[in-house]
Amino acid sequence: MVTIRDVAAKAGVSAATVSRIINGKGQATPETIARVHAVIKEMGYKPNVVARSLTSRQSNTIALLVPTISNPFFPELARGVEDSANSYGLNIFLCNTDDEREKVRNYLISLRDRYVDGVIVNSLNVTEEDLEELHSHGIPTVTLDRTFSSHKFSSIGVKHREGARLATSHLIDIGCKRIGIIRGPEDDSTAIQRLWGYRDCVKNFDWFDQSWIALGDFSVKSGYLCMKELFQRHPDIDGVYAANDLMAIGLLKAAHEWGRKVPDELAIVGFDGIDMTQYTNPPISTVKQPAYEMGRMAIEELLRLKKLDEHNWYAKKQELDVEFILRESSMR
Amino acid sequence: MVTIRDVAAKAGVSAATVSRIINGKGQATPETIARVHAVIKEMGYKPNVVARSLTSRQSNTIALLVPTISNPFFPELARGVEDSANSYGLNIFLCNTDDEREKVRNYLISLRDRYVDGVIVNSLNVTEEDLEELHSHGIPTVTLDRTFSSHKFSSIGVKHREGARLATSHLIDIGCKRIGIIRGPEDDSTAIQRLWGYRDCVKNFDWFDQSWIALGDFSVKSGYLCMKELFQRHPDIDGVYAANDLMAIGLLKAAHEWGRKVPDELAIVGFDGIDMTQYTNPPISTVKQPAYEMGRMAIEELLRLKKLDEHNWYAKKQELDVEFILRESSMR
DNA sequence: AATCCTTACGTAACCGTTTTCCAAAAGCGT
DNA sequence: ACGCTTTTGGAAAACGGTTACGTAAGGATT
Repeated sequence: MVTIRDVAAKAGVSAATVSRIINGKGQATPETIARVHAVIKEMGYKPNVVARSLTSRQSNTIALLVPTISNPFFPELARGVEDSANSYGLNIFLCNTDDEREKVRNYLISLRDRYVDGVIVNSLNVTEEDLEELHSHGIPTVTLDRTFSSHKFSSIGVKHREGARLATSHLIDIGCKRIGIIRGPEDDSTAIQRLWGYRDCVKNFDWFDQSWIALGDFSVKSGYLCMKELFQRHPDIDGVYAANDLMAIGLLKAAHEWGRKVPDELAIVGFDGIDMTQYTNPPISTVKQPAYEMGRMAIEELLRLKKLDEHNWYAKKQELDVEFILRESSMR
Repeated sequence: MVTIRDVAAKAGVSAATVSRIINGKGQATPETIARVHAVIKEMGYKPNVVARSLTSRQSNTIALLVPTISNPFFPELARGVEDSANSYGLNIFLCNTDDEREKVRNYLISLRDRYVDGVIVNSLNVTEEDLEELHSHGIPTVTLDRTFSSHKFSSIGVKHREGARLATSHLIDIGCKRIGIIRGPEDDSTAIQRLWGYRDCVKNFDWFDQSWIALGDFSVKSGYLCMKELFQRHPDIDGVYAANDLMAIGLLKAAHEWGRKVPDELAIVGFDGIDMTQYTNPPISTVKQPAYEMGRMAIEELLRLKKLDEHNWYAKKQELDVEFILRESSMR
């Protein structure tokens, strides 16, 4: 391996000079610069990133924490992050947390130890203290779909509640009289907002009560099981809003097994806008989140913070619009 | 940050001694060991992983290259790798290559520079020279579903051809008279093997010729488009084997739009065994690959190589069985 | 000509480990 | 008590960079 000292020797300068030239710091005569660059090229020198990390406490890497890559929404998000990061020459560390506190902790520690340059968090079980801790080490963060009251943390979210309202009111508009919801986990703030959006639209109907709410966990299977539950409780149900697309897909299967025609006897709307919803039978109406765009923005925000001095960090809270996509599952 | 020297000072020994004790190398009196450990605990000392990497040329990290995490098969595989890696205290670096040579190259270089301890490759566009290069830097590799003739590289694969035969012969068994295939990309060896398996079963029928083969790219959309193509070419088609599940899902939609009843007028079988196939309407028969298990085995193999001296590396080529799963899409 | 500023670059310390080599201490046999 | 081997642990040099500081040379200013 060729080191900076090898280059220095061959170019007849000191290692410090080579370092400065590489990093464009301090001055040097045009001749020296040219000579050093020539030698670098000739010897095929490449700075050792690990050694660099040791002194600079940076790693050219940013981390993305997601709850699971098994839900296609997250890969889409990850691509946004990755493409954008690559365009800046940054590597990304994709971390699957399964929303388990233990895994989150481990990742966070390991990431800090590796001097990651920033962390994008889209995962439950990350506390304000965790972010605080990263900040105290000079590591900026951006949360996705998680906001903390503190003004210190940047976040990017979408209008979940509004999206849920779009979905639910659409069901009402097409004539559904009894609308259920398959909600997401209780400790998930996005799930809660999506539930609220639904509530906003149905709370004044006299048929509405808690029993129209089924508790899912965002998996296909839970959508399937919850739908069966709803059928049992309310044979007269004629519309369902699933708080994410995977559950909507499971739900579709349950409807089929239960012998309900979609959309005529049961209208369905999902949430997320994953690709698969176009290909189900029938295709599922959904509220599309700009996943890719969110990923892109997260990187931008991280870089904005990086440029600032740690003490001047001021958080930005951004909220993106969602888009309702009408498909057969709710066309009457 | 507390360093090894801080610990040394407080314990009244040298940094070298602390290092030796931590790593269990060389000897020390039980008292010294106990004292050092006590101080480590008291001060909350944790070795700096970056500094460690610099000297040891290791990083406690292994990388996994996959073509895309958007195909649910790969997340499943990734989980196997990750869970297993975690149980050994290893971090994993998940790399999305999109099967682009450029990205593969960049990742490989970046990974080598970061002293990854091993690389698991399940991606096209990785050449024998790439692996050779990693080996020359002491980095062991395991390929997944890619085998090179050289005996130097360990690999884990599944019996694609056999799986394709299972699928195709099943279609024949249930009475299909005209069976098409939606194959995968031409440069993908697994796609080729799966095609062969199909050919093995149909080549002797007099109806068979090239026109029963449609060229897909393993995406849902391509399954959809290819099926339309097949319908146009062969209105009498009554069975299709899709070389992966995503394409089978796309195909299902095409069948529906074309007004063909599945399975009665068109029987369908996929490949991979992704979860989603259980939830389509109808559920899709498939050939299940032990994705999780493959991931697990890849780590095991990597660790086996790590323990050996680089010069003693002898490759193992393992091939796992697939399992045919019968579902409604091909039940008559 | 003396003074001061700038520029260009070298020296050496540093980042936090590991590891090689070596010396002191301890154990052992006689 | 004396050599001889084995333990135990320290000093210092790696690993491959960055950077604070210093200095010599050259130019401008008075």
